[in-house]
Amino acid sequence: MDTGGRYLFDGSCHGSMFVLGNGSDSIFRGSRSLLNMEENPNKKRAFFSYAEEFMEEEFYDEQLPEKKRRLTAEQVHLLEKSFAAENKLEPEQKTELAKKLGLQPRQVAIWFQNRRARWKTKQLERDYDVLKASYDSLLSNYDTIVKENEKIKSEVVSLAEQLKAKDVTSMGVELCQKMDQLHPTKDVDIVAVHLCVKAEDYLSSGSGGSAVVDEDGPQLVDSGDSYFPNEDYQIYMGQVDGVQSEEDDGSDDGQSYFSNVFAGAVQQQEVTEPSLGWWGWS
DNA sequence: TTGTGTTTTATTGCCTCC
DNA sequence: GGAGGCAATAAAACACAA
Repeated sequence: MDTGGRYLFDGSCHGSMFVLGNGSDSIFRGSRSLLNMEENPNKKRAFFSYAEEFMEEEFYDEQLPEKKRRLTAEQVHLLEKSFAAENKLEPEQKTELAKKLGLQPRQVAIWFQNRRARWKTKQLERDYDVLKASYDSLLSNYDTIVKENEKIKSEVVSLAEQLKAKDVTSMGVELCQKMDQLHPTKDVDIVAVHLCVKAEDYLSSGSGGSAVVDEDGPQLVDSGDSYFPNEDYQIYMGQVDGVQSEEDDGSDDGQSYFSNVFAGAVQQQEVTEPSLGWWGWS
């Protein structure tokens, strides 16, 4: 039990508000109307309406036993004004305000305490609203990004399909033929071989980023970290092998060097300086 | 009029600070 | 150890629908 005179109604004050333990609203309705209604049609009356009344002992004698009453609009207005200026009161301010309002200093302190509690609750609600708005915004952005990501994924799959449909090997052959026509020297051919090897490395390393497509059709292998694993590589190498087998049976002599280079590059990843003997064409 | 939910006023117990 | 703040709570006052 807290002592030290902090309690408002300790029996020493004439203004003591006798809260009757088991009193219910209905029990007091009658007496309240008798006490208050005639002089206060608004049904709201301060415990101490005015400072003058506070000073009149007769006032309390007439009111006893009393219930707690709400503060008047004026009192609340002044209290709100003070609270807006400063949400905690210095003891002197409290005493002064209490005098001005005709209240016990303790009542003023309690009012401020309760007011701070209400303010805190409201502040929590405001903070919640701000956080919720922020969360909703982030969620919306996230959804947009997810949709965009899905769209890009499907585009990648579509492009991979198209790429699969094309005969990459024949494209390479065309390229090398063009190089041959434009620069029919060995040095330039070596450069062409380098280019082809580079292109193959690029495909096999997955640095271009692509969806994985198997024999049956487009298929994403994982959630999106990489769209260019080994299966892709094998699709293209299968096509190269096919060319090589064609070459083996002598059906296409002109392009044999290309497939050799391609196959050789696969088998000898460490090759950096192709020699004339290596590609079997001089 | 009454039941019920909300708001306001006040108490209690605990904690911190000086 | 007293003063004062806060959280939790009680209870009165009030609002309002049925």
